[in-house]
Amino acid sequence: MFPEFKDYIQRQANLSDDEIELMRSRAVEKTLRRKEFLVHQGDVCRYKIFITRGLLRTYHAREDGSERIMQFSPEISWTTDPESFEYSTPSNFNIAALEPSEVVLWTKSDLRYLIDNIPGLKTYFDKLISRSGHIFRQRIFTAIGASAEEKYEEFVKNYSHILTRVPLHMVASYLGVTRETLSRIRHAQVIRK
Amino acid sequence: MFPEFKDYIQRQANLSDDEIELMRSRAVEKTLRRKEFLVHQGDVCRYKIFITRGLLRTYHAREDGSERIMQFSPEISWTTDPESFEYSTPSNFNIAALEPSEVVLWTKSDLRYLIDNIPGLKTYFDKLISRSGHIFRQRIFTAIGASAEEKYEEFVKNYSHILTRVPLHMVASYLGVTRETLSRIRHAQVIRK
DNA sequence: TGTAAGCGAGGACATTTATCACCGTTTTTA
DNA sequence: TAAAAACGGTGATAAATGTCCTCGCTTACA
Repeated sequence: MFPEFKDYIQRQANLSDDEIELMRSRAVEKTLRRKEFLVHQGDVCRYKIFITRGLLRTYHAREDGSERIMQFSPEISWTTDPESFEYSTPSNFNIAALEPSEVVLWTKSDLRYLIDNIPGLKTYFDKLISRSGHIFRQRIFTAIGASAEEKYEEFVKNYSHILTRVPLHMVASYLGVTRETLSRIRHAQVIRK
Repeated sequence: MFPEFKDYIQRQANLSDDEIELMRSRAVEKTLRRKEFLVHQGDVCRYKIFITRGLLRTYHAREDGSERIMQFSPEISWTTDPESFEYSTPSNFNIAALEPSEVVLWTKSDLRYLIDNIPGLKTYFDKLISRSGHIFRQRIFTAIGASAEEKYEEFVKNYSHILTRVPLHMVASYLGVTRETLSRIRHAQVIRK
């Protein structure tokens, strides 16, 4: 698990061997079974999570059983609940594995220490945050102005690698439509073709 | 205009007089008439904008005349199109004044210089970005899972100070519903009360 | 200061999307 | 490996929301 992270971070940030070793010394590796939770709604999310293998999702479950999926996190990406992680408040979200997964974890205090002592890591996270801001804005733009079909096409365009790995009702929950609507959109597209 | 900014930034970041003076030396002040544009769709957004007085909005206009409002920016807040500003690419958005406004502007290179030379400013922007990320996530959460009425109530809760200053059809464009729907929601609430 | 534009409301109707119920198939898991 | 759960689809119907229109009233501005 850490080796995969090391390969990735060496390509993305210019870290010395010592710096990588420092990151390793604070990292915790964890294997997740399918459907296993890393964070439960109501818990504090104590880790920043790097996924080295598998696929996670971050979602809110309502009383009535319906879900809102905020994020899919495949291998070679990060996730956490930023508010819960930063302020140690109960999270509104579950983070759970959709596939058998492997992750690397850092606590808030360890991550703070690493960022404060590894300038290249700070630069790397700054870039990452900038990119994720862009993704947020695009998603808002689509969510407030696009039809269900346009939202789906946007998803296909941006996340074709995820589309093939998750059930359609979860794609629907991510888009904010019902699974029936999504099913009909797909049907209509097949017919039109 | 700069004096208002100075008051604000001194309270938010611990900047020395020299640092403030450095910011001033790179700042451009600008007065905007109602309806005046600071950025047009298709232009590059060359400035990071601090509003000292008035109210701006950032929005995308479609061919058919409909609009999607991404953000309202009242006095004592920042705005820009982050992608256009960072990468000097054409913006998808207009930024225009809804009220007579006063703003302070910095170009990308000047802002980079200031952030690189004023540590407290970097810290301040990090906090700002963290907060705006939280707002983005909340907005996505509402957009994908709430009814039109819930979206409106959320807006009232978070932005009551803006609600009173913008026409309702713009609130509707921000929420991603039609002005008629918003009008009916408000009517229904009056009746229920 | 008068004229045009903007604004908020609301009626009639169309469209989109959600809800509910059910089915056959595949996948999971005990 | 058999039972249970998950999955994708679809029809009938309901609800939410959008579209198009008209109408007073207010506001902006030339």
